[in-house]
Amino acid sequence: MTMSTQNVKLRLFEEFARIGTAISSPARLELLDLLAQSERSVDALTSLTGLTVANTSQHLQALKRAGLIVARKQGQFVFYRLAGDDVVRLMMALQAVGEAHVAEVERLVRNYLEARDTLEPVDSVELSLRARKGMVTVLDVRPAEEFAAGHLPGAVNVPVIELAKRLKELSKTKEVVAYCRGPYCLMSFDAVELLRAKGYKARRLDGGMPQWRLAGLPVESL
Amino acid sequence: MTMSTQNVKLRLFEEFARIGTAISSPARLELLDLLAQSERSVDALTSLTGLTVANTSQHLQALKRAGLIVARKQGQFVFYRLAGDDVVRLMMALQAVGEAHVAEVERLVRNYLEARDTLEPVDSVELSLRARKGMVTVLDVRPAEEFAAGHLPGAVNVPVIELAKRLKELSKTKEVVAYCRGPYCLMSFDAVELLRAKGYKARRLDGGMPQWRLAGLPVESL
DNA sequence: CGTATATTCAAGTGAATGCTTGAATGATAG
DNA sequence: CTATCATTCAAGCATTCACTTGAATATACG
Repeated sequence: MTMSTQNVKLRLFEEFARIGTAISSPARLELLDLLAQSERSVDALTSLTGLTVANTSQHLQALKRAGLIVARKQGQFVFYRLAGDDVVRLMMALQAVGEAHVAEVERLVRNYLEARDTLEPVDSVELSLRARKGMVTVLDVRPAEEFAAGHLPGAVNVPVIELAKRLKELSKTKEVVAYCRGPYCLMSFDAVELLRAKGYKARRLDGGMPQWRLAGLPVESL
Repeated sequence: MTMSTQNVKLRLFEEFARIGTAISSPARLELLDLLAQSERSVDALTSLTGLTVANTSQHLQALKRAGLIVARKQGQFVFYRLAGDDVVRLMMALQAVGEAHVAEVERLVRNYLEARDTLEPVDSVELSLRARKGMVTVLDVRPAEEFAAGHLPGAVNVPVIELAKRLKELSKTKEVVAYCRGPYCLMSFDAVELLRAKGYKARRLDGGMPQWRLAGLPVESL
């Protein structure tokens, strides 16, 4: 009995380590980050990450083997998505540890993110309430295809690359709350910076799509 | 700006991946699991895990480099401990994903753990209340040294190996709640099984020391 | 049926990892 | 000072991993 107890323990650690291995590669973390927003095909992920097709496919299979993502085949495409909310929680726990303890991350975050956002970001629940009352413009600055796959209710989509040209679509009187992929996605920082420079009242949403979903708030898609 | 944005993102993923690498080895996960209970010396960890000294030391250094644990030198000993509560949260998130998605873990857990505990385990908060009123005997079945390093307030320490011989120390009228290292530590299962066979009213605590600490409940040490 | 597209498979290469062994540091006790 | 114990360092070996390249499946479309 004690021997089998020992064995079980060892095998449990081996199983957990398998998941650890899955999140031990920057490429796979980027894939998970993209999948945290919406289901995506191998092809889409390939172009978003810049990896080769074969490499992307192999990483995805590694993630699937670890139980972090699941695949769905539709026609000639294979769509991958996160296996569940606990995967998002795992990634957030990973990021929390990174932020708290790894000096390098702390430096990067401070220099590039926090220094660029002087105003407090808006939190999911608060935004949800104010958006429903029409008090703010919710601005999704991700590319159109990501917007189409799922976005905050009532959000306006102006990809950050087109923002400068399409400023007139936004009201100058209502506050604009911009969001993108998540806390480490920089597009919303760029957007808020630009909007403020042009005289808009703009803030960032704390977090992004994955956090919004995790808070149990509704998501619209086209 | 876009180029630097891209760079930052890549480096952030690299940093997070470094933490993933740290939790990608069964040996290191076992070390973390042990450290989640109390600070421990390299020597203590060596004998608890059965690894060689040099190997243990190297794994510990890997964990330190990743920011998951910190070292404190006292005399000729080096004591390691978890860097913070978020590390416990990371491990719990890892285990949650494992339980939810990895078929193998599910099988192991079902066969060896759940099947062995027919009664619901007691939850931390509930136990804390009932223990303060003297309604239950709190039984710590870990080895004496681990008990000494920190245990639940008022707990009685009877290591599981000695339990059969020391049954008379326990009251048959009060309910006994046994606990050990954590949800994947099997000692408390063994203890409850034995106690019930001998006619005691016995249950397990849901979780173990790490979960107790994380709930913000008090810990006693000698 | 044949061609194009999406994905996966298979083999090969350079780098990183896990563990071992034996020696080197550092601190304590006699 | 010397002996001893805890820990770390360094070198070496087998294994695993990330990525590439080129070919194989599989599905859709004309």
